[in-house]
Amino acid sequence: MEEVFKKLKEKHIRLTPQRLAVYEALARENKHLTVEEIYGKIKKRFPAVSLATVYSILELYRKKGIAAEIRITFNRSCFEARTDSHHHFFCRECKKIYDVELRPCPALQAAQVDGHSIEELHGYFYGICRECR
Amino acid sequence: MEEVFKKLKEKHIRLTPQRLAVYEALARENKHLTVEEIYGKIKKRFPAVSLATVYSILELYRKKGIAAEIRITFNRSCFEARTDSHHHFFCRECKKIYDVELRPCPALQAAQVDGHSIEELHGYFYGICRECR
DNA sequence: AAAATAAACAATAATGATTATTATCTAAAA
DNA sequence: TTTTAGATAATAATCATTATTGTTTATTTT
Repeated sequence: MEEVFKKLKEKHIRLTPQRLAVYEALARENKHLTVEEIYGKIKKRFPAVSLATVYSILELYRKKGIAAEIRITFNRSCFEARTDSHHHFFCRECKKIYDVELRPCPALQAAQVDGHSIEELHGYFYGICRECR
Repeated sequence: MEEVFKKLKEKHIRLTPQRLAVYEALARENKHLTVEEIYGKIKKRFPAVSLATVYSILELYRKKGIAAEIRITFNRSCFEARTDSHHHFFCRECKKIYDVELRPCPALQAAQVDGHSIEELHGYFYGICRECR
């Protein structure tokens, strides 16, 4: 938490109430939330907040490495406060997203594949989760 | 090629000129094409074809396991004729998509992770390709 | 502290990919 | 041939995301 604010300060980014609220919404649950969900959570305390603002804050956080965007569902973005690299699982039954730690995932360590230099890796698993089967 | 038609026949799916054209567009290049690109290629021979038709044919093929959809770019779908499981690399510079064969990818073999049963896995790498650096 | 400047925000419109609808046409079945 | 179901074209609708614009708020300068 503290280091996030430090990071923002280093880059001369103002910590406004809206931005704080977005970050808290993400960090409190430590889950994958859609933009709409984040918007919903914030609106309780900041009725005047705009959806476009939430988008722009999330985009700012993404660029600064404070939040990560995942696209495991094809039709909308989710964001999470975790920034360390890991994979995800999507349950086709209950639609829940799980974090997946792939212990020895060679791809996560690798600096390149086929001569291409890797900056980022998204691993999306699809199936039925342990709760649903 | 032949086996694709067999597969369609088994499931009582008519092989229309439009459907044939979509399949050929995908198979000829063996690349990842956007819906728009496929539409463009087909339109030369079938000026009357509709974009909505291309969408519906691709959706049909996806469901039948004849084509695969990937969402490596966040804002639009790509389709490919390859149906065996493999990963992809997206070059942020030239925007090209490469196939990636991850020789020993434990995730591709695994039947489950954390107790969740896996039906499908998408691995998306992002970075700069060997041509661009 | 007041004025000037820059950044953040809200409201809203615009964009663009995808999906739904409906009428027409084609092909298979009776 | 008639009937029926499926496929297609044309087009409208949807919906997530992005762009725009005017206003407000905070920072910097004087």
